[in-house]
Amino acid sequence: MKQEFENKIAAVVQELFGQMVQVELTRPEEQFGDYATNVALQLAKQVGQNPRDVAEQLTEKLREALGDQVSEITIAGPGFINLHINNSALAAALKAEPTQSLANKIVVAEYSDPNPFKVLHAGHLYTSVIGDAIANLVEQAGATVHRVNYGGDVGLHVGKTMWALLAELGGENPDGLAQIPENDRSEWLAAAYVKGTQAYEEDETAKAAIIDLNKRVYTLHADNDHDSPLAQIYWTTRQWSYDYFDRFYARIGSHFEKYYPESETFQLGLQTVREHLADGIYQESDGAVIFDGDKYGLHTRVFINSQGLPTYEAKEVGLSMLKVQDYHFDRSIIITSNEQEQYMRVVLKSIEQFAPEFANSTTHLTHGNVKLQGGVKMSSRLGNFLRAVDVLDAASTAAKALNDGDNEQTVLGAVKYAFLKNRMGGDLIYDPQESVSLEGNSGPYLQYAHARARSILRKAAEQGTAAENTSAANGTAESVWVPASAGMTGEFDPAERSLARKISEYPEVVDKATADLMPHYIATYLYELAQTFNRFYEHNRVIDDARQAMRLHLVALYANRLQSGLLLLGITAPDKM
RNA sequence: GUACCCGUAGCUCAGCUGGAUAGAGCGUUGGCUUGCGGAGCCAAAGGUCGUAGGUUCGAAUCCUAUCGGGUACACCA
Repeated sequence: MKQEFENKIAAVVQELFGQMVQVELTRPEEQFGDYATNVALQLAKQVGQNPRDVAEQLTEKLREALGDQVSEITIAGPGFINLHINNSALAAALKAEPTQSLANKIVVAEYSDPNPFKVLHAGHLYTSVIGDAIANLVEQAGATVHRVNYGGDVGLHVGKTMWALLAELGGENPDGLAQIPENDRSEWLAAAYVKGTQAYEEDETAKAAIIDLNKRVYTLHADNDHDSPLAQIYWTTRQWSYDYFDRFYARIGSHFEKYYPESETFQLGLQTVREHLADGIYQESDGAVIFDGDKYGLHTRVFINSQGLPTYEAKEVGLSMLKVQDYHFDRSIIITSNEQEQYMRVVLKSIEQFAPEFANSTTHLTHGNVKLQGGVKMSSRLGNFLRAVDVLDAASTAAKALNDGDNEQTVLGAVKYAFLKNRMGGDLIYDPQESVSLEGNSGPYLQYAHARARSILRKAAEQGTAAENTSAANGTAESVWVPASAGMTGEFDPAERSLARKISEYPEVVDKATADLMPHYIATYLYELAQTFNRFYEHNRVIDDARQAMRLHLVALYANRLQSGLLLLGITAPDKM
């Protein structure tokens, strides 16, 4: 309907003023109407007339053009045109679904990107939560989404870890691994990485040994060596890391269909970069292979180091080529910390030189760091940083203290919502107490709001007076339908209309969040929706009221939209809490 | 030094493709109350939108400068 109105308004503008304009209807404050446009203000200058006069002329035509769906068109302020839709149009709008704007598109979403042998820190949790939400948005718009993950199982950090592991095991002694209890494995590896990093910086002998081990790990991949003592240690501990990741993703509800290890991308990366030495895209410099980003206002980076080993840059090139081969995608979305922004621009610029279609279809989104309220920036290199489990534990502890219980779904909902309600980009200050609070703008508040609405519907069902299809027990985002029967022809009383108006914004909000890849729009909307409902509910009885049928429909629609929105954010909406 | 990100109420944040009195939550103060889950609702106080210019009929939003915070800048990932 919104789209239809926009097109009709644009046509009227064309007819009256001969101007091509992109009309975007916005949702004004309720007192002004249901939709608003500022075309008259924009047009005023172009046609050399007073904005209110322009609005007058448009309004007159629009009354015919928009037909009987619009009950009233008013001009307000400097020249805004406000549309009031009639109740049956509003009732129809309640059934509108988000646009399938990405139907038949193939999208690859890469995010999370933890490195084997290292610990999962708060940033991984943040990226995973954001990535899931963005992937969900793209998927609901009709795209086939491939959620993939990427991480460094080769590289200097592996050399550092191996060095420390050998020290712990007393040499290349894989049998010693059996001594490490299963529950301690990931911690043990993380500690080895920190120890190796320190040695690398402080001890020249160790540094040389680490550099050598790094090379040997590459060789081990090249030779497909699974038998030598070092190989046994490497493959076993790498698997420990993957097991640890799997447990973590299962806990937070993330699912990846593929994990690209760098060991599988570096050959293609090396090959691709070397191929483009001849055409000058990459160049040799001081024994290394670089891309001269300065030419493009970026900075220069090393892709292959002077020992002939690929750096992260070449591996990223390889990954990019692999994704193209594997998925033939229409669009690729990569989500990382903002520390990688400039680096990624250099890599993408270099790829653009030989594969422009790839660079053009790739979007790199970045987010800031997670900090605890009053906390410190984390650094995985030094070992004093906020781990993913620290965040979850903090939420769990706060939940116990505040709500006398730490239901896992509530804790996850709290953390995810706290991460997703802010526009991504800047750093995020995470306050565990606030996030688990059942009051205010929090995940648990919304989960509770949903449970409460379900409770009303349950009670009505028990009395045999339920609206049709009020349960979304299957928990899918599709279960938002309510038949346009029984009282939904649109005789809303004022309080009902306010609620209906807010509910009807859902598809527009989802469309905008999808178009901009900004899940926080959903979070903001859901909170406003819940507030609107609570205001309605405070003063309007549902069950045993003369208007029960209509109101139950609204409650059902509200609960379904709330649930769908939460699911898009990766947050569960239980029927009871 | 160069580039990018951020600076909105005491705190945490929306609002940013320029538009109607700058909005929430927390906190503070006051009110509603045996309720279909009050984990709610109503109201008040609280803002030179970092600062200074500029563009515009109109700027939190665009441009420039500047201050403050963060990040990245050759063989780490």
